[in-house]
Amino acid sequence: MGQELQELMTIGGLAKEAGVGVETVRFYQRKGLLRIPDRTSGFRKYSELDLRQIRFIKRIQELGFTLKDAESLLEITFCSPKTRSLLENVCNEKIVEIEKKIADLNGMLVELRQFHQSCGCEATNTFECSLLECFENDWECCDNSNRRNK
Amino acid sequence: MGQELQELMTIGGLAKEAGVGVETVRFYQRKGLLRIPDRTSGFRKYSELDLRQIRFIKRIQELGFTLKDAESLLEITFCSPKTRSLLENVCNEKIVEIEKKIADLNGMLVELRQFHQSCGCEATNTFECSLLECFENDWECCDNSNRRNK
DNA sequence: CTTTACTCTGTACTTTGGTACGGAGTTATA
DNA sequence: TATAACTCCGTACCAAAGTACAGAGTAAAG
Repeated sequence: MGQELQELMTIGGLAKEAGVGVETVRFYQRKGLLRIPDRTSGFRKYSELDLRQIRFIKRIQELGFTLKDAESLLEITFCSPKTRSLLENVCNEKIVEIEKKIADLNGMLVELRQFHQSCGCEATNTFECSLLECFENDWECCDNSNRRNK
Repeated sequence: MGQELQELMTIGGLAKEAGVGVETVRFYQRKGLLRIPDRTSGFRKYSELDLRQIRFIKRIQELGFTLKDAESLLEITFCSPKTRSLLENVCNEKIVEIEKKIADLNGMLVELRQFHQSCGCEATNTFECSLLECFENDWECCDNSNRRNK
């Protein structure tokens, strides 16, 4: 697999290809997320592997992982029977975490829609009501006027 | 509505009731999220309203909003015919934002489950595969052995 | 050979949401 | 009245994930 003729990139080229800033590449290197690159003269020279790795990191980040997570995933490097349970744990934790986030957001949507109906454009009442009261009464402060005798 | 006999809290009492730290209360005040409190002697005196407001902020935060969001909601304070269109905008923006977040998170879940199946505990292959390759092949590097002739 | 564009290093700064600390003043309880 | 417990203020610090900058060196194009 002729890797010898592979053309190496400078940090600027790599950054451009990966869609990140030059400083970000250096930052990842400081953090140990990228290997220490070879240097021709004083300049860092990066290979296709580094590019793939940055893309991996960015994707992993998009999936809601932190750089620390990315690091531990990159440390695994291979999924083999040996590392499988490790990978499984990382995955399961993230899945639970994301499911919880989704549930929370769905709860908020319900509340917001309620609020929108009661206090937003669809409300027909002409009196004022306090947002705090709305919040404390499950966003139903406006319509139930009969509740208002203290 | 006898508000005169209301007992006022010191910052420590308020913090305890609200389940936050004293420093957090001062921080919120600096940020303009709590009104400047009255003072007896040199000490801040807080009312029930401040407590309700902190609870509102914490709830709003739990639901994925920032302090800045909380601030803009608190600025509205009342929903009346006058502020209704304003409120409606805030609501609509938030609803769209949350719907997008949920969609993103669902996308992540799909990918994570795929990854979990291919490389996690449910994978049955015994050979090693590179995580980077998994990633680049939509997490399907392990099972499709026929794709492996370079 | 000069100019422009890039790269090097190290350090400092950014944002968000707080926490911690030092040294002073105050208030409540024994 | 002494002592503990609280409060005051300003400032510094934390993590995460970068971004910016100064002052120097280098490389490639005209």
